[in-house]
Amino acid sequence: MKITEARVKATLRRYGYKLTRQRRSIIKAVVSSEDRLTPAALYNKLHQDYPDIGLVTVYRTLGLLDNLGFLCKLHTGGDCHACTIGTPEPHHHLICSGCGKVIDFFCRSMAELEGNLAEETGFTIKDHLLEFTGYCQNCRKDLM
Amino acid sequence: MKITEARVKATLRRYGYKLTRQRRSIIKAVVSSEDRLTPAALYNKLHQDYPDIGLVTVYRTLGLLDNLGFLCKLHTGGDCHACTIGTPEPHHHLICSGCGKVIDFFCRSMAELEGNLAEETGFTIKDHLLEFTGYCQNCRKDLM
DNA sequence: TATGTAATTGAAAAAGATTATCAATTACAT
DNA sequence: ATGTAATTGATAATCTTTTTCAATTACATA
Repeated sequence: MKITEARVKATLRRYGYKLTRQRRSIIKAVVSSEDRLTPAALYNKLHQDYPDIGLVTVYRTLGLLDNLGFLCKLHTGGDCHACTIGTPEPHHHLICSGCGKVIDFFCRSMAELEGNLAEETGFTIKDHLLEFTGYCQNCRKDLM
Repeated sequence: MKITEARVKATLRRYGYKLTRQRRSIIKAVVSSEDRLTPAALYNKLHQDYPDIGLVTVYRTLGLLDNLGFLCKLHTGGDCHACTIGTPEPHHHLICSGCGKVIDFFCRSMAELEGNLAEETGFTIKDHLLEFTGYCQNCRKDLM
């Protein structure tokens, strides 16, 4: 159920957005990257291959992808507004502090916990955020 | 096990930090507030009673409290760097999107989930972040 | 209680991140 | 091929956060 370049492009087209060269390059970079990407990091990466791309366009396109539900914002770690491509289905993140790799996972018991919490506190719970951080196998090796 | 003004002050003294008027007012405000506080919000709040306090001092003192382990950063919602007073013990947050109230809770099964995840992925997990958002009883009433 | 000193403060400037403005360009329906 | 509305990049504007530095202040010591 991985999100593909084609799927993102099709969605843009369906909503009447134009497929500019800049948007295509940003979509390609976001979809194919395993790492968390801040707007600035994405801009630097793209600027090598597409020297005429503007930082503003990166911000605008990320905003657009976010509105369409294609982005997952990450919060843990230094960069609070980094993001990766992501499905709209509820899921959680495992993030490597070394290389920035992000692994999605799903945990069935969250729903149960949410139910208990709502009952105990009287809250109506709308959303949640769960992120684990640590070091992947590769980066752990590098640390030794 | 709530953190008190006296405890924070004692810790500052123990580490050789001076107890200035500004620091005391910031500590008082942070400890006594139930809400999430951004640096700017805290500054505005304090500025009424202590007109000569500077925004920079608010930033500096919050940084100090953070280093000493007295702050919990919140990530969910618009303001990504809001904080509350918090214990160093691992715990999670339940945040009201209406009034900003923050409830701490602890969930034993997180350790178990962390273990499973580490085993499945080969990660060495160092930390995690769990936040639920929704509406408390009062704010839910207001929405109707 | 007075005094010396190093930590702390506030103002101003600098540095970063993000958003708004607007003329020039471009995708795409026709 | 063409017209038009969306999109873009450069620039400026806005916010947030950090640095710098002279003036002030807490507090240990006499």
